[in-house]
Amino acid sequence: MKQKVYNYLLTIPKGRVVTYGQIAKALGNEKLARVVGNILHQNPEPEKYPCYKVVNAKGELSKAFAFGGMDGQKRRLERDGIYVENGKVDLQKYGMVCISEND
DNA sequence: TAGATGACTCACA
DNA sequence: ATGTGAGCCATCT
Repeated sequence: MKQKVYNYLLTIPKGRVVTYGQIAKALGNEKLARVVGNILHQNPEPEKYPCYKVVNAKGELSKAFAFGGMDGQKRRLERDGIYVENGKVDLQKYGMVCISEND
C-alpha cells in the first residue's frame, strides 16, 4: 500500500504538486490522507520520493515537514519551478488535478 | 493483541 | 476565522 504512495510521488510531473487527499483517493479512500502523511513521514528514501511536492488540501506546506520544515521544502519546490508564497503554493496552478472541470 | 497517535480532510457551531 | 467531532489506514508502544 505504501509502495503505492511512493509510486504516486514518482508520477508527480515536474512543476506540479499534489495534496494528501489526492494520493489518498488514489489509494482508494480520500480519508486515507492521514496514512499518506504517515507514510511520507517514514519516507525510507527521501531522495527518491519528492515528498516535498506533497501539500495539504489548502496547498500549504506541512509545519512538521522534514528537511527542516517549510523553509527547505520551499527551496525544493522553487527548484522544481514551483513558487511558494507564505509557505503555500497555488493549487490552482501547480495542482496536478484540475480543481475545476475547466483546465 | 489492543489502544493510541499521526506530515489529513470535511462539516458544523 | 477558530475549534471540535468523525472517518479512514498504517505504524508505534
